[in-house]
Amino acid sequence: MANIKEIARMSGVSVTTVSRVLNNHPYVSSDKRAAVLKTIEQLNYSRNMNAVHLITGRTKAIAVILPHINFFYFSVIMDGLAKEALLAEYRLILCQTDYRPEEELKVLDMLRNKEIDGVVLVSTALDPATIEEYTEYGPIVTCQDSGKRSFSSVYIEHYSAFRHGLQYLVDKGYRNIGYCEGRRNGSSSSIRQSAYNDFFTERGLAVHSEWMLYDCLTEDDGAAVLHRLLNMKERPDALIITGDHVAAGLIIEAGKNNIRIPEDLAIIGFDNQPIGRLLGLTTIDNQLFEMGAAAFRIILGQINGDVSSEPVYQKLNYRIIERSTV
Amino acid sequence: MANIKEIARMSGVSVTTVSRVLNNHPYVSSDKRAAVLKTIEQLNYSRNMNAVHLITGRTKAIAVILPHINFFYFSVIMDGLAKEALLAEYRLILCQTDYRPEEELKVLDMLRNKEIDGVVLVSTALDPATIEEYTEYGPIVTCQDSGKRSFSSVYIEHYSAFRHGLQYLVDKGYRNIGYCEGRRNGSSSSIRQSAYNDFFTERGLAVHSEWMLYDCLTEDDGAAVLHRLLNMKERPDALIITGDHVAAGLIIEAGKNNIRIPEDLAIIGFDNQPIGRLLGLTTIDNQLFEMGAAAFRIILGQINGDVSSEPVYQKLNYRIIERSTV
DNA sequence: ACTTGCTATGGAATCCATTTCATACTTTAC
DNA sequence: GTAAAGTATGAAATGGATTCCATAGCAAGT
Repeated sequence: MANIKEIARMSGVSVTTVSRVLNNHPYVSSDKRAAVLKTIEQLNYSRNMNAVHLITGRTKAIAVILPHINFFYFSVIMDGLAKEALLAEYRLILCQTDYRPEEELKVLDMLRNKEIDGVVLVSTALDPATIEEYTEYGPIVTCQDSGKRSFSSVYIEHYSAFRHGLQYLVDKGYRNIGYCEGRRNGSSSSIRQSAYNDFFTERGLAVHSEWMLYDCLTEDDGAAVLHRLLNMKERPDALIITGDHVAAGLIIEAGKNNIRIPEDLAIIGFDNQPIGRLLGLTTIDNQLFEMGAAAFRIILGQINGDVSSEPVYQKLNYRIIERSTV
Repeated sequence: MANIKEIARMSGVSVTTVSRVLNNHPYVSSDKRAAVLKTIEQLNYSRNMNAVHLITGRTKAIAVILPHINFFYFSVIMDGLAKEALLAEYRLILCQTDYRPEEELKVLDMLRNKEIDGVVLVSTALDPATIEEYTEYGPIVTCQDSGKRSFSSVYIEHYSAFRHGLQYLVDKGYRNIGYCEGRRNGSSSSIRQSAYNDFFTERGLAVHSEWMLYDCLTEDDGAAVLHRLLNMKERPDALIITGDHVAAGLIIEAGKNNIRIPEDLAIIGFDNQPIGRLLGLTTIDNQLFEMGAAAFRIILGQINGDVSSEPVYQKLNYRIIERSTV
């Protein structure tokens, strides 16, 4: 394969001039530029980007850490990231690490190794303190509220969003409210859990811990929730569910079992998924696409920031979409 | 930042020895190895992978071209790719290019530029002849049947699968069969279209071109299909739909409009999505996860193949999953 | 005693582009 | 008419590893 030296030799110019042509530097006479371009054409020359990465210390690549790509939540954030990356001509390295800390650390090490210019942690098993150890190597952005850290974050206030959801149900007259959650120990799971506890204790009401249903990750889990409810002696009359696809599973299963929504059971979901709209599901939209896009813009800003820029903490606004399941 | 030279100097050994330690080469005495490791620890040294990529000519990275990540079809294939990539310690560069040929070509150019070791085209706007021009630069795998080309492919036989679906409907007594398709001019769209045409003309039956419904990509499109049907003076009594989520939209909308499934309208879908299972949707599973995993294994085999290995054409088997919408 | 083979080590070449610095010519400005 | 600014070009340093080749000590085989 031809390299820049050979192009230079064959064009009768120096390698510097070839590099200038390659990089559209203005100080090249038009005849030399033409000669270089002709040689490049002839030899079908193409730059070795690894050499460029080495000398420039940049790769125009960003790693994205997430547990599973084929979850609505993650794939929409990824879509937001990817749209911006395409515009900025950046590469996204998808690191699907299944919440395995050792794999996530490997990705952060890529930052030390200069393989990438930044890392976006969409959802992670690592604690913020561990992540902070890597901020010296390059910009890091998380898509969850991590407080004021040495890395940036884009987030919606799950505590507040969740309480809004509960308040909405209370306003509509529901008093016995249950709660479906995905992972038990996720960073935002625990925030929502406190929101749930606080909401009821503040009002002097009992917290029904048997109505806090965990491990609701899939449509099937949603369907199973219905049967969990049917087996309870005291049932909630409303449910707040983190993930419209889980709510969809529940709604469809309810239909099969003659449980009327919302008369027998009101439901509010999260994420504003297409399947939810179809089912008339009331939901809290937490701007997933925008979250991905914002995460990319922040990290790009930090990469291009001349000064070692301060971390950014960007809050996004959720909104309740009223439909007919409450 | 420290480099290998400095580590060598401080450890009192040559750079070669440091490199050997870094790469677990056996011919290093244990005392020198210990000295090197100690210095690495002290200086918090980390390899610059760009230098490694330059000298080795490999990057352990593979680009994946697809139009949209947040489609069930693509995200499941991506999941399959990602699982294998994690095992092999390879990076996946997600190139969401929205079927834009110029962007797809940029990705193929990464192969020339030595930024990546291979390319997987999950779904592409490029024609096979164009792709073939890049096979000299590295291994390429497509996830669609491209015939015997100079690049590899993993595929299911859409023609055959589609005809099986039609046959299944005919066997169940349906005669007026319509067809919902996503993109009008996709490579597998046209294959299915011929399957549809051939199936009926072979039997001496008329092909109802008004029953060939295009641009059915989302749940909402599926819902819209119902109303398209209701406005027809002559309606199909069965529908074959490429994508269970589209079928789901249709089924849910049918429920709202008192159209009974399968009595008034039988439906068979594709992809075996969770939402389909929930709805009891009869579907054709085309092994998306396995397709992604297989694509990765093939490309990895070609990267590691000492000889410039022959392209692989791997066929996967679809299967009909009988549920209750037919 | 001599060849062969294994272990251990380092020097130097190699991968390939960018960028700083130095030089020199040509305009423009005052 | 001369200083300053802009244009054009190239030599050489730089980024940071891997690996080929050469050398040498030592053990085993014949």
